[in-house]
Amino acid sequence: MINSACRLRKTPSGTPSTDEEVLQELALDYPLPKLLLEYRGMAKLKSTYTDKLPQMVNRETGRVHTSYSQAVAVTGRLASSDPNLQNIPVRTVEGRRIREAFIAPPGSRIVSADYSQIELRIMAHLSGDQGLLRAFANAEDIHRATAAEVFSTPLDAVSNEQRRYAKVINFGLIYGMSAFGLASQLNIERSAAQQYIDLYFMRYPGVADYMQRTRQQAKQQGYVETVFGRRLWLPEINGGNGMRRQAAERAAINAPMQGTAADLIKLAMAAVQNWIEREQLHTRLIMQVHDELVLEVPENELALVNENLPGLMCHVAELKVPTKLDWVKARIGKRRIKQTRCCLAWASKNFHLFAILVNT
DNA sequence: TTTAATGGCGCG
DNA sequence: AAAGCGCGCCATTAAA
Repeated sequence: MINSACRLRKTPSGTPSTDEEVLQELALDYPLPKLLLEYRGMAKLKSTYTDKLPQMVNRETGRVHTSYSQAVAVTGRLASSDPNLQNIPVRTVEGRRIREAFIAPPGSRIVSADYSQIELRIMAHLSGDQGLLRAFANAEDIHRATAAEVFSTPLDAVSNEQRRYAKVINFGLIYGMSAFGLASQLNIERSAAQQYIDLYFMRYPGVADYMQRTRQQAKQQGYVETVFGRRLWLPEINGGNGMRRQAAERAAINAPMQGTAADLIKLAMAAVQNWIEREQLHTRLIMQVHDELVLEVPENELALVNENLPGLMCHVAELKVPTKLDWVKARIGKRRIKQTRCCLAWASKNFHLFAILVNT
């Protein structure tokens, strides 16, 4: 079935890979891969969300309740399970229909607030790079600013493609991506990718220094730290297995940024909950999604929450850059909800409708 | 029936 | 040989 022309890549165990990237490529030449991708997408939504979530509605509360593990993720993040509510779909139109099933009870609204570009801000703080600090101090669109630097272009002359490139570079930096990774991500030559990386580090020398220092420190100490001092130990950073050592190096680059972000959101959770109790509000902090807090807010407390949440979340620590929220607002505003009980009683109906849609 | 490994994919 | 960090959960397959 999978002839040699279709075997674009192998999995670690040696079998032909059929992941999304491979299938997208094959879809250029054959009709089947596209269908398969569509099927997989729908099957994923159905099996993981529409079939499962309604089964997990608690009989007493009428809601789904997740569990958060505090000592699972090595970077200090929380991990959500049974069900995982930190991976509810949002990136596609079909997926967002799942998310729409999550609603507030009558008289309340869902409010969610997430930190804007938090890991890049932390990279600016940790590296102390002047260009990056200035961009954030000036509240610039950071990907646009990066594109302007890398492509030596005025800010307002940055093209969409240039911004897209810069965005991939920025994310790649956080994850310790190589020229090879950048090339495959942007579908360009590896030498071109290397040039972009070199150019980036010339424009942001503080970041280059920081990356270098971090690797070195990891090798000497055997661990890296967040801004608040939580450590990630890297036993394989000096090991003999090249592949694992390189993976450890990437983890060393990423952990201070992902981990500091995790520290900040935990401080924010405490700050927000303390404020709610101090003010004796009926607002509830109901979820955390890594850089985002989700609250259920009675309508008569909406103004107060919208007014105070940014300050509470953004002043848990003073970094070398300002922290900012992407947005704070009531979600699902238009939909008039006439329903008894709360949240997922109604939601399960939505899930059911969706399941039928998928089945047909 | 349960457990473990694998490939794949949802999110930040 | 792999090539981008951190998770949890699904279906499938094989083995206990």
